[in-house]
Amino acid sequence: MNAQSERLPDASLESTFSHYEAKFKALADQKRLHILNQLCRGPINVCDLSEIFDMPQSKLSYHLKILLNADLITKETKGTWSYYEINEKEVNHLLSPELCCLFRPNNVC
Amino acid sequence: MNAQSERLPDASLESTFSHYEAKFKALADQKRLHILNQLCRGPINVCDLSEIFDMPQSKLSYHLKILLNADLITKETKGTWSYYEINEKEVNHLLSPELCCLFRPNNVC
DNA sequence: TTATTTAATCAAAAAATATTGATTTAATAA
DNA sequence: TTATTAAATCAATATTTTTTGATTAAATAA
Repeated sequence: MNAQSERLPDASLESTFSHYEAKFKALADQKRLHILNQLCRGPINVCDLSEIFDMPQSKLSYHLKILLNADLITKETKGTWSYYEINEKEVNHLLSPELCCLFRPNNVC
Repeated sequence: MNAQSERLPDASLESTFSHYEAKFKALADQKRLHILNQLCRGPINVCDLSEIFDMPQSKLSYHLKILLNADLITKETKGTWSYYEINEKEVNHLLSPELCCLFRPNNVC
């Protein structure tokens, strides 16, 4: 009997867990969940988000970067503006259908 | 037009996000994901986990408490031993079916 | 050109989490 | 009873994450 018959190879499990750690860390914050919820209403720039959430711009950029690095949102720059959008595919892959609904207010769930 | 026609009531959203923040915080750690994965092989006590992960007992108790508070696992005490188990229902409610598989190695996915 | 606007980045401080080793509590065994 | 074992808790430290306000860079407007 070898180790592999008892469990999956450790190296691959480690990298899988480290991958999801980053995703869950990005989700592990009220503000960022709120931002995600807002983002799924449609693309929006940092300025507008800053007004909606009454948050300094640097703070928003910080949190948006975390969501972006986790690939939970995407960014498209047009001129001086950067529009952020939810990455539905990634969110769907990660969360249960019930939970995904939190980030799809336009859909009936 | 009133505020409610534009979005869900804020108070309820806030408490929803704060609820999930706690869940995702518990998931946002490699060690805890690893522990969850181990737990879904069946109930296990702190001592055995300590050996498997080569981790001090106090550290494991700390992380188990976080998972327990997030209701992602359950605890049953028999004499001096405490057996921890995964809370499949809660995990299923939270995560996508693909992801849940990571925490159900006995099932074919 | 110069001014203005958007948004990223930076460094310092503050706050939250995690780790460590020791102590405590409670159950069991001798 | 005393000794042993399992596991929770504690206080101190270390580490990570978040916040703040200022600066920077890049695009546009005057």
